[in-house]
Amino acid sequence: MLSHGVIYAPMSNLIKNQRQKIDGDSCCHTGDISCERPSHQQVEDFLMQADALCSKRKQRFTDLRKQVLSLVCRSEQPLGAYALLDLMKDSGRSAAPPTVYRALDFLQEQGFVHRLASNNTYLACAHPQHQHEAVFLVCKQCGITQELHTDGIYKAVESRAKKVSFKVEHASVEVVGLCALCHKDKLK
Amino acid sequence: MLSHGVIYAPMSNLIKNQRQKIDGDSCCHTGDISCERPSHQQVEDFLMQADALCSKRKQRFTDLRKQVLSLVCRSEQPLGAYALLDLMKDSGRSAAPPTVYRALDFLQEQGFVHRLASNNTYLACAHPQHQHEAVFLVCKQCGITQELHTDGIYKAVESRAKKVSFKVEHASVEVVGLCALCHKDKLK
DNA sequence: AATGTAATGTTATAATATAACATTTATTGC
DNA sequence: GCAATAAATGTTATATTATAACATTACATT
Repeated sequence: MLSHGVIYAPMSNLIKNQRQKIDGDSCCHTGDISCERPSHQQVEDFLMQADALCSKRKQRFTDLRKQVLSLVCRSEQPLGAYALLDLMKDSGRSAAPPTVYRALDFLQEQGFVHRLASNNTYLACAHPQHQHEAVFLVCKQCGITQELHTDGIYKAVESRAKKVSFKVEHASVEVVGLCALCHKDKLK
Repeated sequence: MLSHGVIYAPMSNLIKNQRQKIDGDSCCHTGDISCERPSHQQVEDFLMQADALCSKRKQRFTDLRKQVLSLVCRSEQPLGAYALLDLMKDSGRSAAPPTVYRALDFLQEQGFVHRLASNNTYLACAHPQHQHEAVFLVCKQCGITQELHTDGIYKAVESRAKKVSFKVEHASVEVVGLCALCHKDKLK
């Protein structure tokens, strides 16, 4: 479980293909590619993309929303709402819970962040260009969470749901376990 | 989202094959069968099974645990912890939160109940004989939740996790949408 | 600039969950 | 059976996550 503490993690992972065409139909993540958090130098690109998407959608990408998204992007681990509030306080803009929850709601609606129900945290979407489902691998040790994209799993879920006439709205697949590094550490 | 209110729902659904051999290897739910909550007249069987499993495992199936499991079984919808507390109060045994959370923890460890992270509720396992993963179809309208068993989805998840050397401990698949009945109602 | 709408601020509180320690109940070894 | 031990439950307080309700500010349109 994530601590409530402040995290300004170094950005070690790379997001692939952050500069895709906006709202396009094609995507590099058609099956087996794992998408991770953006590196520090790519956060700006991410924010610019979000900005462009908002313009296109006639949505307002306000300072508050931008700041929240920026903090979520820059965190190596998914952040809880109150961790986010602490980070905001640190960066000079203190806010009350409703403020950050509203910003997170907006960012989720726009597909810029995901919420993990298994640990009540929020993380940047690995590719906000498309609205689509993902599988999250949550390391219970270090908190690092990978977002995988795999049509296969969702097709299987949908096909099973169809058999019982269930109309799927949102499918959440959250896998808790140990990431490669933490697992390796355990074996030492 | 489930209300905090008290629910003594009529038991309309049937669980198939509730009287299986205990801790056996075979199972009727090998692929396509959907498992629903037990009907009222089968709750007793369910409790007896749990009792037998606890004996076998040298675990104590205390009155408290039995009562909590009974309430969870008898509810048509998954119950929140505080709804459960209300039900306990109604049935004469009032308790504080830690009491019910501890009982729920135990019941989860034994595989008798599942927790749904998407709405913080608990529901009886459709077949406690085996420890295995499930897919939950949660109707956002009526709250009814179906537990499906499908090796395919989990194998897909595991295979994808393996590719990034992630060691899976628990995979939660929760699908929110509309059940067949509520969907039908909408169309009217 | 006046008006309406969307976003944010603010206060209070609801809903979910656990820590810490006291007491009771069961189990074990004698 | 009985003391010692362990397990379960009771109890109090509080932590954590999230939202309701209403006030204020910022923006957009005319």
